[in-house]
Amino acid sequence: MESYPTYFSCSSATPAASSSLSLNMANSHAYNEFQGSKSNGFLGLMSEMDVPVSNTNDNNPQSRNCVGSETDHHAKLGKKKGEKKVRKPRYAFQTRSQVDILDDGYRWRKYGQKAVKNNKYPRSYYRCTHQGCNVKKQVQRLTKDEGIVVTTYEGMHSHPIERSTDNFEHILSQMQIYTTF
DNA sequence: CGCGTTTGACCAGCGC
DNA sequence: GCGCTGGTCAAACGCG
Repeated sequence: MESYPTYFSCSSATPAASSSLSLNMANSHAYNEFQGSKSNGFLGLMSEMDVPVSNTNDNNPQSRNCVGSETDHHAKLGKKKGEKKVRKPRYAFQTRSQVDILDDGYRWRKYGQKAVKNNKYPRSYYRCTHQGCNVKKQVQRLTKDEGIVVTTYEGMHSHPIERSTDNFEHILSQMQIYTTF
């Protein structure tokens, strides 16, 4: 995939439904527009989803332009035989953080790390260790601004959070602040 | 000893 | 067809 654009030109009316701390924000459009990258907290939320959103809120045809990177990421989950290309929606958001690992309450096991092009920082691949839960996430730090960490979630958890989410609650609270603008 | 990380190899898709 | 790149696997290793 290419580098995510660092801006979004979408003014969605409804902020993220952050009432649920469990990252399972399936159909919540939490795009915010931050142009100057001067914000010092939560920076943006991107959502790549090809699944037909069965939400009546999503009848806005302009919502396609909201996704900064509609560019496909050719997720080939089924590298088996005739498996259909099941493409899970992915949710990427940027946070300004000193640490790469955002403690969102789930337990993650790192299964890979790759050096990505146009980026001097490697990208880390994590997988949820909960049994039967194959949620994945990627963590990547930007070269442009090494204070920004891009976290991409893929899939949805089907189990409760296992730990306290102090850090992530802080992030979510920042999300509310910046998305209501 | 169990669980998580590291790291090189491998594989598949895509562009030229 | 070939090379590049992203994503995953798995063995080795480290730590509590």
